[in-house]
Amino acid sequence: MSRGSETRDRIMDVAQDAILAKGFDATSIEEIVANAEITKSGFFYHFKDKNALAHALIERHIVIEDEIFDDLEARAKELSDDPLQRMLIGLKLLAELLDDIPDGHPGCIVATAAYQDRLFDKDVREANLRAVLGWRQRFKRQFEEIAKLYPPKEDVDLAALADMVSSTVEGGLVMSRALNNPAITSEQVMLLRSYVKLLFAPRMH
Amino acid sequence: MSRGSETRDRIMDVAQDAILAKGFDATSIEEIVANAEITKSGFFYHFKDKNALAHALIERHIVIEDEIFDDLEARAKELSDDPLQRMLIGLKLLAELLDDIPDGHPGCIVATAAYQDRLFDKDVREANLRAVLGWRQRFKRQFEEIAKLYPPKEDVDLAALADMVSSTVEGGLVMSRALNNPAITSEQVMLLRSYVKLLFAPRMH
DNA sequence: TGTACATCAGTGAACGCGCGTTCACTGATGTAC
DNA sequence: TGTACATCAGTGAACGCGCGTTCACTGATGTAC
Repeated sequence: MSRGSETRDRIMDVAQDAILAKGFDATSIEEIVANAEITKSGFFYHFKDKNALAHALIERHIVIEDEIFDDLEARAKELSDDPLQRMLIGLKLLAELLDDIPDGHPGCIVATAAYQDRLFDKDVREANLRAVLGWRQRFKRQFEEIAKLYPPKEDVDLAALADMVSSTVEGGLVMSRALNNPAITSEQVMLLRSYVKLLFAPRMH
Repeated sequence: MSRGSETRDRIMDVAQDAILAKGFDATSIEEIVANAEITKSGFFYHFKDKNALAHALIERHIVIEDEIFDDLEARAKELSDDPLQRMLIGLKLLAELLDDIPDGHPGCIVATAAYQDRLFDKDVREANLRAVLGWRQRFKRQFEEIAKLYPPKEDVDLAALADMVSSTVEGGLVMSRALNNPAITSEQVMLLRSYVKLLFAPRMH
């Protein structure tokens, strides 16, 4: 990695921390460059303007999340051939992952962008939409595989169920921040897991 | 209602709209007073500073939400004596209520405050915590009544389940904003309802 | 009922500070011939 | 291998604008005697 892209990453790390704690507008370039230890003009060498920073943060978030979920799926695949079992394992692994972050998960940049969308240009809003639609697609595919083998006990829309995964994490993050309790998010993921189990798992007589 | 508190309410309405769309810091007092049709100094007659506005918005939100949920509980109580049925009716009514808002629910001020907490003083953060703890208490009481009659099929913590109601709405609001689709939140509430049903309702053989 | 004073609900002008952005410049590294 | 030029990754100073907040003031309404 070149010297330049190291600096760029450092700017983004520092910016993301501040944005998740205070919001986008309240995070000044001045404070970002102070923490990233460069000058203001250095910031503008890497980003055309402040909106470009938001855009870059969301694009990076998409890549990182995809890697995380790919990894969880791969690990679940090693442990079971059954799509329902894989989903239940994947959700457990996700809960563990959320619990293993010291000081708790800092929050989701997509949620921040969603709640501040009038601040951003079309590019940023589209990137945010793509992020959420990507997650929907991923989980919908998995639920379709499950539903083929295990007819759900309630009539549910599988796209809505796929959204429930993201929604549970996003809601959990809001709650964990409001309650100042990092454990909340994984708790909510485990409740989602319980629902998936009750919805698809065959009844034991 | 006196002339003064009408103006105060108008300031808060206008401010809340803007804050939910752009965040707290990006919403200037200048813009608030322009839309509320008073002068800047008029704003400072009603609110000591900008933080006091945030505090007032959260306190008002708590009162309004409590009224809404009291009303939903009362309507459900008229329709059934069974606590599980009442919860299922209540969640259905909540979904309908969310669907009936033209242009969709604008979002939750508690979520905004949670994601911008470094901006606010202790008063505001405490008010936000109280809001969320209030919801937990309300729903926990209802789930305890249900669990007394219907043993849950999975081992769940009833406080976490109570949080799931708020978490589902908060997550749904984030998703509906990101997807620009107002229907998402009620969909998620209906999935929560499906979970509650599977978790508590006795099996039909 | 009249008068004096207090409170309510604001107005208007001014303040200083910090913000995002621009611009001319620079030293170090990379590339072509 | 040496030289010329280009690109990379920044620096430093300056800009004008908008922000939150303060302050002295004011007209309308309410209250005490």
